[in-house]
Amino acid sequence: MDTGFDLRKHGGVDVFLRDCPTRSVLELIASKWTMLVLVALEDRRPMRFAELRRRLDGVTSKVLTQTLRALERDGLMTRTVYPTVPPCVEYQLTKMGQEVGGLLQTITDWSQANIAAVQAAREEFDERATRQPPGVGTSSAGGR
Amino acid sequence: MDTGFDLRKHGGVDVFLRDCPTRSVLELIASKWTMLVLVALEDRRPMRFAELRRRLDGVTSKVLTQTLRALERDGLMTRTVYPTVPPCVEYQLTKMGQEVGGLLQTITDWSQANIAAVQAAREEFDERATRQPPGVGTSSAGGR
DNA sequence: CGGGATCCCACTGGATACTG
DNA sequence: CAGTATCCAGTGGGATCCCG
Repeated sequence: MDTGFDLRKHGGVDVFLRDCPTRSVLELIASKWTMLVLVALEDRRPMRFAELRRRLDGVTSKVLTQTLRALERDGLMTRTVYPTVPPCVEYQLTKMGQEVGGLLQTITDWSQANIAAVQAAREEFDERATRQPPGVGTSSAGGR
Repeated sequence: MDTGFDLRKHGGVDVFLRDCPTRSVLELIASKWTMLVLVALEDRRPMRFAELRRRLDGVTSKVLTQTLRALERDGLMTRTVYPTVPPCVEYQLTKMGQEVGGLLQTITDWSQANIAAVQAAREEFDERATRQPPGVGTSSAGGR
């Protein structure tokens, strides 16, 4: 979809701007399964459809297909069909895809390393919220 | 929300597993505005609500509030209220938040640097799709 | 200024069944 | 095996108005 945003008329891109196309990349990543697909494919070895579906625990084939199509469309991944029977389709990251995949893996790594602290923060937050319904004592600070 | 997943009963976390709590971190990031908030706050300087709203072009105050609350709950951000009049509220990343923010900034940087290539890939993909409705010639490969 | 309260809808994505 | 086709519920998130 063309949003009518022309790079050359701006001389620069800013992901914070409303109609900047860079936003679309973020929204792609923001899709629930994209990150996992990219990380799963991050080593160069191509993967087949069923293989990916097993790896991404809980994904349905419909949603996986959508995710893969979106990634292919953006040039992050290639889809290769071997006309055998039964069919065999391989997915593999492009160079761009590998770059993004590598960056995203740092996120999943962080997530796995810090999940305990995050959960602790959640529990404390929730408990604090239930004890002090709303009102005073939010987290006020003294004079400024 | 406790999903019933106990870290100690697993001896490890795997973001690919269905009920692994690390998934919740990814889903937080997968929220449309989270990434931008984290990147915007990535330098240590605290920001005020209205300041953030202006920076994140297009966000509504309701959604921004939701996003900020989620980040605070997960311990990535602090919210400090100065009981002045009119009120002044400052948001600032915690150490954890700065870590994630730094990682996410590499994503937005990549996005800004490669958006042209992505757009080109999209146009080619779409054109190819409209010329060959569906059927043969997807991208088949020879023998294996 | 910094939200909370409401209304509401498009779209995501899950479940299920079917096919080349 | 690798999808496509339907159906459908949930909700993310936008618009609008209001309040302390």
